[in-house]
Amino acid sequence: MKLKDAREDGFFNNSGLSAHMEDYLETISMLAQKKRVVRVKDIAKKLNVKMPSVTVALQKLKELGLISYEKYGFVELTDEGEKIAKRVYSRHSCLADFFENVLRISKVEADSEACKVEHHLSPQSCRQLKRLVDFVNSSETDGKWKDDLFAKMDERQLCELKEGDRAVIVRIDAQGELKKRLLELGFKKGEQVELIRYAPLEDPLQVKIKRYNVSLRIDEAKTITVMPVKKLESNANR
Amino acid sequence: MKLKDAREDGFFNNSGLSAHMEDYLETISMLAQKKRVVRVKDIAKKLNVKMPSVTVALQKLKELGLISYEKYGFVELTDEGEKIAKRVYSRHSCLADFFENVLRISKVEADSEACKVEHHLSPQSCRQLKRLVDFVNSSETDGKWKDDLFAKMDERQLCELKEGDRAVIVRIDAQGELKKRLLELGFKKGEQVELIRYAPLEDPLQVKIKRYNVSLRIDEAKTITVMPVKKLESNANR
DNA sequence: GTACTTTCTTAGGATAATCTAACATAATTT
DNA sequence: AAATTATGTTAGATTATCCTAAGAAAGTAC
Ligand SMILES: [Mn+2]
Ligand SMILES: [Mn+2]
Ligand SMILES: [Mn+2]
Ligand SMILES: [Mn+2]
Repeated sequence: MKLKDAREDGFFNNSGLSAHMEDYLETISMLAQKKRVVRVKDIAKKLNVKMPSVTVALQKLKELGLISYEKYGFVELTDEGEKIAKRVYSRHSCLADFFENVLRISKVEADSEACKVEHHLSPQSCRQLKRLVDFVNSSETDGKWKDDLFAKMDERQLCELKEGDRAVIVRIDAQGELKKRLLELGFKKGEQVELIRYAPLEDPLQVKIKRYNVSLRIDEAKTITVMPVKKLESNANR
Repeated sequence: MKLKDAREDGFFNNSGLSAHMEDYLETISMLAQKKRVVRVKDIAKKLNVKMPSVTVALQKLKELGLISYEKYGFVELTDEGEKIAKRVYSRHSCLADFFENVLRISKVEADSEACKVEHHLSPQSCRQLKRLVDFVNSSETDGKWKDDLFAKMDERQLCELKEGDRAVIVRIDAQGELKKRLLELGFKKGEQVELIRYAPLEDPLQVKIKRYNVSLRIDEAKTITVMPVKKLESNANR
């Protein structure tokens, strides 16, 4: 099946390529920017596959006229290949920006999520996502709403923390008996907690509050909303 | 490879299932809510595949203990299967909500995008997405920013319109010669335009302005920002 | 310029997902 | 109850992607 057919049949992505092929192109493009030459080995490493898989993929991409490449030679994108790679990468950046600066998850995770989703987003969604990110990033529309948004986005349930994370309690949604018990244990707005450890099946979890170690079930921890405290990097190695 | 292995190896989605298998489960769950019994034929229709593909998938899902099903019999989700289906559907709803009410694309497209992306989103991203949608939907944080956001999200470049769409000009970013020419043709802020037709390759496009038909290249149309006018449904059939 | 090391390809085999064609069962009609 | 229609299954093939093992080419060391 040729590129054009695939595109029309709607089996594949906007580029007419499968997600995997898009990733190969994207990777080649990125490596080409960093290194003098693009090697099979490097592509394999980046994409976490073995070299024979890369060879096969390269043969297919050459067949499609997206790269130029001879046996045992180096890899170069053709103009068409470069164009597609750039399109994929632009979707990637847009999504990564969104995950990092709007959804406010860590850069590393933002990047990984972006690279998974980038193959499944229509051009229209992508444009709209750009508009949203622009809106949030632009400071012309400043005002309290952005602080409100970030405050909201940075909130977590206690059970979303990772081991070692510290956070300040923002709100407790528990009712009745449970609320009373949590208060007795010292959980209240403004108090700092540290997540010590999850049990093997993630339940229960151990948290430190006011120097005491307390064990909570996930359902209980879910009722506690916290605001993580950024770890001081400078303190990390003492 | 068993479910648990797959999950640990990180090959598949949170559920440990492939995107396709998740869609089968999701579909079965939805059909079960609407119909008395779930039929191979209906699953096939919904997922746009042939019946033998469904049969094979069902055999696999049964093997995994996610559905109960006998040859020529009806399909029912097991508890475990239902749990996964619900998780997939919850991701779907969250995403659809986001695409529709934050990115502001049509309900149909929002749904289709959601069903593509739902398989590739980590639980964390999903939670954050929910927070964002909540923030935008909640009216407690009212104020002008939301109007600003929607105004921004509803803007389009002239060349993003579909044939037949009408819109009001918001802004023209063209410079120099082009700007002069566009002004001469009657393009200015507040004026209404209608997109008549795209040429076969989408370029050029024909727009109507002040009763004249004008032909613009895509690059030119890109400089014109417009706000689409909702078509009056009641007028549609005269 | 031979020997060793690294890089790359080929060959052969696996898995997942799909299809068409042919056959089997179930449901409905006559 | 036989014939017809609708629904479902099996068999066999195809495509995409990946892997391991083995061998070939290129690069480096001495
Ligand atoms: Mn990717
Ligand atoms: Mn990417
Ligand atoms: Mn889906
Ligand atoms: Mn879905």
